[in-house]
Amino acid sequence: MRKTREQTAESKAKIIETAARLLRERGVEGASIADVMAAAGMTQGGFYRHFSSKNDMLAAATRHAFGAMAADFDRERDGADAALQAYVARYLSRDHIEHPGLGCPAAGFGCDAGRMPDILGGEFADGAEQLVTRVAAGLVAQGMPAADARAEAIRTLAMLIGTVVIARALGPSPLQNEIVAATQAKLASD
Amino acid sequence: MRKTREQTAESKAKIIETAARLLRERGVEGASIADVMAAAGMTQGGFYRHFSSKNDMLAAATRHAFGAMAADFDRERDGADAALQAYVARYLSRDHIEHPGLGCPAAGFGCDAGRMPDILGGEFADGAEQLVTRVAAGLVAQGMPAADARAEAIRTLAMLIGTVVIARALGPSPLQNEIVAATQAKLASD
DNA sequence: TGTACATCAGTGAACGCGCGTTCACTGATGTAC
DNA sequence: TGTACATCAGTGAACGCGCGTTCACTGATGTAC
Repeated sequence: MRKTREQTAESKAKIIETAARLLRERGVEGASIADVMAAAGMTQGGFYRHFSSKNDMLAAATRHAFGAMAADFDRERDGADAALQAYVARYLSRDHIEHPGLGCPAAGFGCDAGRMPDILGGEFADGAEQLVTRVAAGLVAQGMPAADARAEAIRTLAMLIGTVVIARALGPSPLQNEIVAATQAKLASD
Repeated sequence: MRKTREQTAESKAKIIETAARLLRERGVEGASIADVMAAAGMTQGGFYRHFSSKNDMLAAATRHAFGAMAADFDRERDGADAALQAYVARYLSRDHIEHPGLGCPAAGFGCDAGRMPDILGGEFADGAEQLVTRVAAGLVAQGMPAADARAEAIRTLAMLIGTVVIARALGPSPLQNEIVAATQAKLASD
């Protein structure tokens, strides 16, 4: 049953990717080891060949999720301005609100993470820093003075996260539409 | 063992108040029926004299938590402007970030609520509406045109919620301070 | 290069535990007369 | 107002279940010579 080193690395990557999705869809408690392993095509017994504990997996999955968000940002090739506009549009899209699995980790399980800052705080710090830097670069490309960009980037990200958290909690409704539209009106016109 | 009608109502209110606190501190899965009942001074067996299910209790606790937030807002007697300023200051305070138990339900368990919109969506809609109305009144009192106030109130609330969600996920750190300061710089100067 | 053996990724079953929920019971309250 | 009885708030134990974690085992891979 032993696998090659390459296969082992692929297994671990598959588990992390699956965990990152289930974590955003179901939260920390909803992403059980058995569910993650089954969705990754394995049984739960093998889990501890890759991770020392569930918390260890949560940290790796959080890092992966933030990295994927930043990579999405960098995929835009038409400059920082276009990248920011695309990011905002995607963030506030119906697809992102209704399908958290590949979306923003902060909106997906930020509240859960707030209850275990010792486990996930470092990953959230690294991930937030990546996003703040990219959003700030987009704002500068839109003409904002560099001295103001970083604080404005933080406020932009906070507004996006808060908007999606409330929108998901409300579920489909006129108020949900109104809330998303209010944020779109501000951030899509900047 | 039977209690008077008044005592029964007091028991139920005590359970709801306790549940609302534990829910904000520990999230939906962390606020177990046994824990809530014990913290309310009872044993778990009596729970179903007051609620048909845990979800029933979660809805009541969510309603209570939003109601308490709105009541805090209304407690300010120096006008809508002062009430909004006090609300923002309290929302972004270290006390609120570090002690979610009596704080904002959206920041406390909004992510959890997003996974059960059928159960809590209505309560979040009612609660959000109460807060939007109050913040919008504050903005009008600060001189904002009434036509703009409601959308701006939504954005203000979203930014506050997002800021506190990230701040809690980060834990005490320079980046946490920077993020709270960025939002304070915007909302405290309005 | 070939061989013998140690390593270890993954399986499947088991563990103790806490969860939401149910239930028989107690005894004070509320009600019918 | 007094009495007899039904109601029901709360207790404490039990239930089946899923959780994170552990473990004996399998057999292909990696390594030492």
